[in-house]
Amino acid sequence: MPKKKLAALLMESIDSQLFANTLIRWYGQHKRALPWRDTRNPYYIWLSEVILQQTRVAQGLPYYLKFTDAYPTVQDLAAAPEDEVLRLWQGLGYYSRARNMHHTARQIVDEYGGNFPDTYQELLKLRGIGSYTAAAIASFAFREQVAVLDGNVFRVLARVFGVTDDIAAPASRKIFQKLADTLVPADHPDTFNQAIMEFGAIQCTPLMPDCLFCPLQQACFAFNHGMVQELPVKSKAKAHRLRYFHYLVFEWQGQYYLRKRLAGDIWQGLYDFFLYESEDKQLNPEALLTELREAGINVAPEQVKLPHKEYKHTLSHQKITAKFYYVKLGSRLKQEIVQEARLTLFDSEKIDALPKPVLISNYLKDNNILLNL
DNA sequence: AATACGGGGGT
DNA sequence: ACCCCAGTATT
Repeated sequence: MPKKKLAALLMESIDSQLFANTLIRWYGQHKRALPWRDTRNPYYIWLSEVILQQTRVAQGLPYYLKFTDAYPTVQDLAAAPEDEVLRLWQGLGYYSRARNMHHTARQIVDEYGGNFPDTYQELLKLRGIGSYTAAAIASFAFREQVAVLDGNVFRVLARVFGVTDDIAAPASRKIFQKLADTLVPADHPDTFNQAIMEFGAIQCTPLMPDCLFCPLQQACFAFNHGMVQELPVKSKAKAHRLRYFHYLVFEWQGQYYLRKRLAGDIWQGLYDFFLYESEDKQLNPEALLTELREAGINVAPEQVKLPHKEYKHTLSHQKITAKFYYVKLGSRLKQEIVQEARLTLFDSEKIDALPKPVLISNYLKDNNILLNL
């Protein structure tokens, strides 16, 4: 959709003032009571927005409560060790959000004297704060007139104004941003932004939008052209990569060897077990023992308890099949092995406190290695 | 411009 | 099985 059509789009469907007023009125009647809406404290708003990146309100809410309880101020968050922050984040996914948030908390304390930057442009410079989050904080906490652009806004705008550009294509962003910028009112940018997102989340939903009782029905391009199911246009994502994980769970006198995952792969900063990854789904236990021996670890076949189930774990771009081989050791692993594989021995109380992928948590829970999750 | 990055819930 | 979710950083 060429940019020059922007004015025409507005003329054809609905006046920008009426659009904003309609959404704001709808919001006053339908908004959910959420804790981060009761504050203009940029720290709490930031926390909520980072948690809600690619995350539904229902899933993120308990995490928001945990974080505000554990870290009531940005100074508290900055002072916390990274493992503790990741442990609180455990289960939310996209763990770089937690690492970036922690980094930025420290930067705000160290370089900004504990005061949040208060403009869109300044916020944008911080790690983990992109265009959406910068606009959200700037408008909610500081009433700056900037439009938020998230999945909800894309959908609402595409339908109401009949924008057919692929919302998955970065180039389309300019079209939507310009349209949103013309719509956000100077007097209530915060309420408008909240309203349009809430409207997308509750009324103009992806699959079964409630067009029958929609206050924008008359103006809506998609409704008037029978294109509600067709809009927004979004190209499909690439297929998943299949991966096969073989975890060696080394146990010695009730303690277990785990290691912290490095950068360059999934789950950076989280803890899991000694991992052998194979290209094939099938891995002969003999071959596994051979691999171990080549890694310098000599395990007798009778020490290994073979996995009785497969764990399937789906990530956004990968599908993991994992097997856990339980190895009861008669003595500690050799120091050179421990160093080479970066393994550390933990008792189950320590393991509980470590941040772990959900896959690992599930295994630990199934095998009663952890009492709580 | 394309890709990686989690996990849960709805249909 | 597929889609979506108050996106961001990196290549």
